[in-house]
Amino acid sequence: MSAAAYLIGMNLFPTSPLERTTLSAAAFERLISNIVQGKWKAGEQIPTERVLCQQLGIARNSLREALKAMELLGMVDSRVGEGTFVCPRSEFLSRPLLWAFTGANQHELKNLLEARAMIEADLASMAASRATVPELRVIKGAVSLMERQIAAGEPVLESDLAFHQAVGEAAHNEVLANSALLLRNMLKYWIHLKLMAPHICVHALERHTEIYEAIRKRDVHVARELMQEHLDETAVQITQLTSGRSASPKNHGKKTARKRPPRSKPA
Amino acid sequence: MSAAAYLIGMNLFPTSPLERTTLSAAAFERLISNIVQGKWKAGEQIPTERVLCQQLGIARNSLREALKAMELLGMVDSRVGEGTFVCPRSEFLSRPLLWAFTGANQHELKNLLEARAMIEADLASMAASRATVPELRVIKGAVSLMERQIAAGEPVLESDLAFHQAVGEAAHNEVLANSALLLRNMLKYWIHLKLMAPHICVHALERHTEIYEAIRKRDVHVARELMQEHLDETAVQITQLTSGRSASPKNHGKKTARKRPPRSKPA
DNA sequence: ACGTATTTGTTCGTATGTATC
DNA sequence: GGATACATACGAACAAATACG
Repeated sequence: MSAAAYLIGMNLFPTSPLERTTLSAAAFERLISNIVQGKWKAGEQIPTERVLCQQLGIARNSLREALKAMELLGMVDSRVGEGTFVCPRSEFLSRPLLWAFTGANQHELKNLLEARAMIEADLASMAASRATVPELRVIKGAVSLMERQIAAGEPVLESDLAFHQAVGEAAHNEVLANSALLLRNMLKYWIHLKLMAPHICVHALERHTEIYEAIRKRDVHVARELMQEHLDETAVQITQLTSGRSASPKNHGKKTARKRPPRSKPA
Repeated sequence: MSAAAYLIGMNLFPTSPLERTTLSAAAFERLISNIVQGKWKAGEQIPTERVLCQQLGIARNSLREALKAMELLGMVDSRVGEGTFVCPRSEFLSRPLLWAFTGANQHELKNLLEARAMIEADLASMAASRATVPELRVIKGAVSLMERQIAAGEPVLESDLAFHQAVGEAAHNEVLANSALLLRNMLKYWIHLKLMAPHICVHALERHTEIYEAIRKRDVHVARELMQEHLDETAVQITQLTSGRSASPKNHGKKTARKRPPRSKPA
């Protein structure tokens, strides 16, 4: 069909109105179809920019516009000196939800906290009906770890987050679980602040234990209610914290575990 | 590095120097926040490329990569000789994902449908407790419009989506409402397919009416339950639809592609 | 440990087609 | 028609990060 001809640069035919888009848009669609059709699988490296633009018969700048859009969408990951690699599908399925959060600033902290409570309550109920035995063990492991850390007087932020993450994964819905993960990452700083108070830690641990029990007993309704209450409480605690101080956190947006460690850090 | 790390929590302050990642990713984030935060409204023209790249202190090609990504995602529309304009938010992500999902994959579609059902059920319950009288009127307006369109035999996709959007806005949580909007856009194609059957339209209208009534009566629980049921039904209808047909509404390119040149590959 | 080649990131200059007045 | 403003597109070049021998 004429998309190929068009991309090659042959304008022999009066361009059909359907295909008369920009070169980068056409390239974008072609590149995507390579992934969707399974020619380029997750984790694989795709041809280099110079090869690709030669194959498509377009300039490198035009190709890069398409490639950059795919990277922003979370479909591929480009690394200088290495190449461009296809991301797992779950990455770009949930990435767009991130744009719903980008507009949120500290003025919308309340909305973020509420959104987190809602989504994690959903996840808890789903986990109650779907968690496998190994997944239950992981959840319980996070609870136990937090217990030990409190006893030892260690910081509990990571085990707190690990609990919620384990529940999310047990819900077997990557889109929602990733959304919750992103929200937690955005709220990490405030969650950290909240957990500074020891009595709050203990209370959170109690809640986690109750939630775990509800999930283990497959009690969908109670699991949801408990998670909702727990995170509503958390929201109240955090808003109380911030009302006193002029919170202006730095960027604690951390990327979620890439296999590749950050090599060098520019100042 | 990918844009994820960046978008999370990095946009708290629109400081002048663009932070460290790729310049185009930084520009992308900055441009998006201009739209999401309402500085650039739908339909408006944004500054020209030359002005923008001067404001951001980057070259035109770098800016174009960001701008083009936004265009490919349906956030803005660039027209030669005229300028670049902001698209209505309902356009976000409604274009490219068509391509991404026509390649089947039931499992991921199921996750998206489920995520939508969960979040919109949350929104319905929130709307039941928070909707103002004018917002109730907007919801009812969407119901009435759908009713008239069915009677007239017109397509109902827009009024269907408008109903859900109105409920989302009445929930008074932008983060969740935007999430639902994005999910609906990603699923737009299938919602459209589903609504082709007349009896399904009528049934959907009945559901919408019930949901509206529950919200109007401030019945938080019933509103949630009804919305959940409605979207669970929708999910079933859509999965039935896709199981029967091998969706390929567009012609996917099938040009022969060369293998990339030999180069050692990571696992 | 070092140097070279490869690959993406970024910039500039320039030409072209289109829309508006 | 002419003038201006704008996006589209190409090509060349250098920088920076990484991989490979």
